[in-house]
Amino acid sequence: MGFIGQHKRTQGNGNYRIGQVGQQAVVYGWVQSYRDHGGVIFIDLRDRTGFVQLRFEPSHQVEAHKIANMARTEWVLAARGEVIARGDNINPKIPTGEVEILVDEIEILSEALTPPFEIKDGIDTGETTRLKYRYLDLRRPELNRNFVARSKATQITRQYFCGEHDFLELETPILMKSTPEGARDYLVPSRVHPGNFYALPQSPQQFKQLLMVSGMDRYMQICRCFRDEDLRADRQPEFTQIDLEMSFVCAEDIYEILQGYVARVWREMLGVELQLPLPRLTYTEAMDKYGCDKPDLRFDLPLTDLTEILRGRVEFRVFADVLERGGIVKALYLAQGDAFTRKDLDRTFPQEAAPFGAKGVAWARIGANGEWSGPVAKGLTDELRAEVEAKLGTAEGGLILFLADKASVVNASLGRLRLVAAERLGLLDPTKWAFAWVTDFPMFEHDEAENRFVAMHHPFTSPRLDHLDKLDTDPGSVLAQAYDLVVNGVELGGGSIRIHRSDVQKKIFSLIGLSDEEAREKFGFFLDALKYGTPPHGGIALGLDRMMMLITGSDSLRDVIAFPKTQKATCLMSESPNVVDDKQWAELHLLPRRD
RNA sequence: GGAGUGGUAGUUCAGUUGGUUAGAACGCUGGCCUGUCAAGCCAGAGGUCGCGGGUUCAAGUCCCGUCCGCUCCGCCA
Repeated sequence: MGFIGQHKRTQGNGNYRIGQVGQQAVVYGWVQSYRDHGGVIFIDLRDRTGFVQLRFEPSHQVEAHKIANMARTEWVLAARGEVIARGDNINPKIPTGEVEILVDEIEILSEALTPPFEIKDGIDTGETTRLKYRYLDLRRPELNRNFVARSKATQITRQYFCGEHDFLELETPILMKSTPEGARDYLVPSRVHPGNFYALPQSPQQFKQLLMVSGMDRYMQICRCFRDEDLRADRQPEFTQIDLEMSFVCAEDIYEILQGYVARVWREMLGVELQLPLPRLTYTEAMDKYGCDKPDLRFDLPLTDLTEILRGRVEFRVFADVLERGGIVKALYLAQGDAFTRKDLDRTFPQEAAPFGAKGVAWARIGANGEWSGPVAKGLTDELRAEVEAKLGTAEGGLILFLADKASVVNASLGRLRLVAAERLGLLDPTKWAFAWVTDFPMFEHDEAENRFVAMHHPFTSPRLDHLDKLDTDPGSVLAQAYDLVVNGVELGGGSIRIHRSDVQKKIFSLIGLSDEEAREKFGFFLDALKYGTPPHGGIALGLDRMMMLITGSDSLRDVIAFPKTQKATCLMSESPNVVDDKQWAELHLLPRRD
């Protein structure tokens, strides 16, 4: 029986306090640092709760002192001794700084190679190295605390939904059927069925709806989802959703229960009280006013559409050309115009807008006596200037940014400039939480490449009931019972009231260009199920990873996923994906393609 | 698929107009040191300049290609 069998850990290393002086302590952990003074040796021993200073006195225990002398950074030790006060030598910078453990017995449990980077906060080691040694990076407190928080958040989630609101936590398959709509599937070849593939779930959408048909009433799952699309700082190929579905509900019921949930999470995780109900705005309002369907509402800075004022009346070529071609002109008015330099106008703004297709950013400064300067100044008549001023509410010192292009370019570009300006003006307050529901999304958007309608949310989303008639006459104008929950410019989740009638479901499939045959083949089981007594139902899915990003203040999803992928969807630590041997190819009835 | 940016000791970086033996800090190793906690002092080890090709008397440096990390666009129902 070794040390571990004989001595049970008394508490986490970071929890020792002055009140425990005189008690016996058993500690386990990693060597954070050692300081050998020739006589006395100090070792800071770390675990996930923090670290405590161990003291080794040659006059107290020769053997322990001798062993301590060998220990190095990141070795794993066990030690036993008495908690003693540090007297005059307290360290006010650490929670355990008033005490130390005078060690009677020590055991080396594991030696360690020198790590490629130091295990402490605030390192600037590149991500390549940190991802390769992810298990070491995770030892660092600032990363470690994200996962302690994540565990707490999932616990709150289960308690709220299953413990207090009658949800059942149910599991759905990971190996499922590939569907044509939406993101690219990750495929898994079947050994038993040559040429056939499973798909990993993009989300368990159909299964959770089928659970409603099954009478489960309220479903919750913290589930892994997979999408084979290119990555971003806030997008990983596998990610975790808090997936929910409820029977006999309308959108209001879902808003109600979800805002109760986020209020609970923000209160318990951050001590922040959210004001309920959460504000709402429609998709159209969001696009018009902020150029974006997930606006950051911590600040206002609205966009203003000048198309109607300018149409047919403006001679300024840049605007006139765009308007003739059916484009729009929008403006972003910045009252604090002097916060932005000529370099911003010539360089920063155009560079920020360019990726979204903007060919330029026109501007005008409002000087003394209301005089305009800048490229747009001469392009507008006195009359037009006055109308624009009235619409924007300009004043001396103001700056107007104009963007003229097709609507999608104007909204994306000016929406981006709104954020750039807000950042410059210090309006992105990290302690402020601007939640909102974005509602009334269009049912369809037109896919120009394929020249067809595609479901904007997904094809199981119910149209607004008062728009059912328009499915035949004007599908482009049909609004869906779909909603997103946004926070500070982040899409935290989205959902909808679903179609529970098989005839409506069939109609939607046909509108997005799925023939009856295809619909049968891909979703036949689902259409059949809808015919056996389907309760009206709806749901939502929240991105757990994104929520943790917000709560922990992380810049990247990688900081809240224990073992994340790189931008090329590889794991630098395990080196996946990898080639497999010929036998595996053969078993799966596959041949490598030779081009 | 596209744009940008980076890649030099274990780590973070410097490296001039192409020119001697590629430097610094931290870390690491050894020694000294009984109150440190970013310990201190002394000594030392440590390099495929991402990879491949080219130009040149000479390439970390210039050119071409390529790989990888990150950010963004497209994509992500």
